[in-house]
Amino acid sequence: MKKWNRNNAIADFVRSRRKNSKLTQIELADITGVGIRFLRELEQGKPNLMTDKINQILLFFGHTLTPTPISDEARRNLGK
Amino acid sequence: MKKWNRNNAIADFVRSRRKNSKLTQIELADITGVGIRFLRELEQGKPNLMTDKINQILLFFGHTLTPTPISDEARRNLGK
DNA sequence: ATAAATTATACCCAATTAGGTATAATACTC
DNA sequence: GAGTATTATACCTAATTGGGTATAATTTAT
Repeated sequence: MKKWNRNNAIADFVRSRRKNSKLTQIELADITGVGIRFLRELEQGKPNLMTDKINQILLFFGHTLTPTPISDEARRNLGK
Repeated sequence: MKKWNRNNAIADFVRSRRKNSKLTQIELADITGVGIRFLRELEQGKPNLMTDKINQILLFFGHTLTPTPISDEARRNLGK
């Protein structure tokens, strides 16, 4: 199995937003309608996820999955 | 089955980049190592796709999948 | 308009996901 | 440090994906 990466853009984003909102994983999962296990695997950095489910969560934070230049992505990671 | 959306950010991005590069679907699929059927479904706007596969393709264009504010996304769509 | 190339749709299958739940580990709070 | 809440890991199953290929439809070029 491919190795997980807890610090990928999506995992980081959801984890930090969730904490800012003072929500537990279970609460966020319930609110967004995804399974608790899915949210956990996402935050853990599982490599292969369904875009639809991810967007279900991102939508709650007013975001969505889009292609981004890698340079931007790298830049974004410098500040952490 | 959920309805497809040919004009979502990802489908549009890949389709237009591919054409700019003067590649056929088969060629791009071969180059990026994904199945031809996957690339077709992506460009057709299938709602549920594996992030890993998508990134495999985006990488070729120097991009990657990240959470983006919906407002930005909407803005982006105005110019087309 | 005709021929060739590209793209779209349909069929099958093996492999993997998401789901729930139970249990272990970790992080907080007092 | 004890007790509680939260998060992480493991097991099992149904449903869906991605893959290839064949065929139909559409687009492009001559």
